[in-house]
Amino acid sequence: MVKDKIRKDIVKCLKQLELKFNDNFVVEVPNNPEHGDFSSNVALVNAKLNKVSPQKLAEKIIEYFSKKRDYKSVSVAGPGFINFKLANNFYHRKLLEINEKNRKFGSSEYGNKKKVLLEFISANPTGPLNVVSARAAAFGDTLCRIMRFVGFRAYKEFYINDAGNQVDILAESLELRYRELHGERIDEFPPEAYHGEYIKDLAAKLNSVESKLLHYSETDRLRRMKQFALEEVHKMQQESLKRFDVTFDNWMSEKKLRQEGAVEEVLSYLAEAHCTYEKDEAIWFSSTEFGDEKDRVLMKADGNTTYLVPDIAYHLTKYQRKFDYLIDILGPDHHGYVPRLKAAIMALGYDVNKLEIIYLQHITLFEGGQQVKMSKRAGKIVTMDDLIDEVGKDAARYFFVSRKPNAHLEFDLELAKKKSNENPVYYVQYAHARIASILRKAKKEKISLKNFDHKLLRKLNKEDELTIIKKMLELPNLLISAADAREPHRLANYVYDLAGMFHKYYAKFKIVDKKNPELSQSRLFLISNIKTVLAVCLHLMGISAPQKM
RNA sequence: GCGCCAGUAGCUCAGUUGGACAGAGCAACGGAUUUCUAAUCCGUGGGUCAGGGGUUCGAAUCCCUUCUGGCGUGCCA
Repeated sequence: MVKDKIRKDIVKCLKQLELKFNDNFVVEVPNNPEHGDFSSNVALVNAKLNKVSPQKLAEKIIEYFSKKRDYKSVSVAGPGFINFKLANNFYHRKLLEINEKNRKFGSSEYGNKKKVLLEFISANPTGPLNVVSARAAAFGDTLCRIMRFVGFRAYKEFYINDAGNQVDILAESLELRYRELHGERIDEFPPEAYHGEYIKDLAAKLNSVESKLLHYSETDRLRRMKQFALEEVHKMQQESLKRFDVTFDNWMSEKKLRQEGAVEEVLSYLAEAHCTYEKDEAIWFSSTEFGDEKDRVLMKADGNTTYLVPDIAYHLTKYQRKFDYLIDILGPDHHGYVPRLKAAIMALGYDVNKLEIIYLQHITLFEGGQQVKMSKRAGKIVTMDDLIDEVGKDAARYFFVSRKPNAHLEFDLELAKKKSNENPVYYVQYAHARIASILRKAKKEKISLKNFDHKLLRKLNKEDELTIIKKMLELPNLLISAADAREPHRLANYVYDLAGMFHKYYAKFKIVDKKNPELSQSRLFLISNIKTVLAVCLHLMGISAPQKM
């Protein structure tokens, strides 16, 4: 926002001075505040072009800016950087804009209503969601919220693998537990079966509704078992996600896709494209022609398709639904299969560049310095529900979204359970609650912002105050870059910084002071806007913004 | 072997897409509460940005290479 203004002013200046220039210079916020509010390398980048030294060029530019009202000072530093300081008055006007926009502050039309599909979690419907899914949930949902806020039409979709091998195993596992309830002794529970306690719960629930399934034929019985298990697990997963404040716009069922004949379609399309052949009684896809390491089997010798085929079919529906961007958020164990999926998309003539893959790295859980091993089949998992019970939704979401996607994440349950200040989410929420508390106090003291005179903004002349306004003004661009880079963790860092700036300000300055109502009003005006910005950020991360703590 | 991702303070991690002396939190140590919430603030110590080469005015960031770790490399999903 402010950067753009400065950039435009620089371009105006260069044109007026009739200088040659390249557009690739940057305007940025320097690390060191002594270097001004903003700095630009414009003179460094364009010195050669004009056959002068960077310093000389910079001086010319400075002269131009010295006459500009919005600028407090403009100077040259180092090898030829230009440092800009803007007038207090400029920031005060911007603060009024923030106030005006209120909860819309930070939003923009940047995305131009482009349609985006975000697919994430897509966990097998064979058990409760685990912490890996929780990370995906927090990440995908936050990214979606941010993208919508900056003007994309973003949709969330969950693909349910409710057909195929692992679902059969689920049904068989359920049957074994069901038999146990009817007095059968199962000596050896097969290792490939699902061992989790939830299967026993499902069996009990099923038995309480339908106790005579053992009299059915095997096919009927297993069909019923499968249907029941799928419905129940699906409900379980939805319930967990609801507790995590994650909702999906669409749930896509693999079974339904298959029923609609999508699998056969894919096979025939690929055949028409001359990309298939038969070998060893199986049908193969010549994916190596499209960059894959080796050819892949589409239909196995036993007549069943591999998981790849419905997955291709699913992705074709994404293309047919005319999205501008397709984003798949996957676990690291899936990166081996993406080349073959992309190969199929190419083979079928779709634009593979539209499909973007984000890999979320694994999570290592620690409990008291000990690593917690997870294994779904062995039933030893820490579920998303466990996590919400133990550390709470807010902390969990913050934690997951504060790390960049392609980095491993270490999660110490012991630490997170402590609810101490080691958990950064409290730090941010506390800033919000603290401001709410001050506003309550002000009300008691009969200091109100109702008839706030904008001239009082002059009183916000402390460096700390101007710095906070500057920080707030970064939000719109920050959200755009977070959306563009698909890196919602930038927002988590941002809001943490902003909260810290407020805490420091609070410790240093008295805000509500009966003896000085005008100063109090101006500071209240500032912090109430900080509160709004904190709330906007927290909301985008799906975290509550408490009035009291 | 090949492919993908990562390697930044004792620990967990940032670093705004190539900018100025590399930053937080935790842990360690020392301070601050007659107060608008101490879930806070202030201060001290802590670094060969895994190693080496290259690109240029300028590299934690880009290229090459070596090392280390994770994952992948099924007619499993």
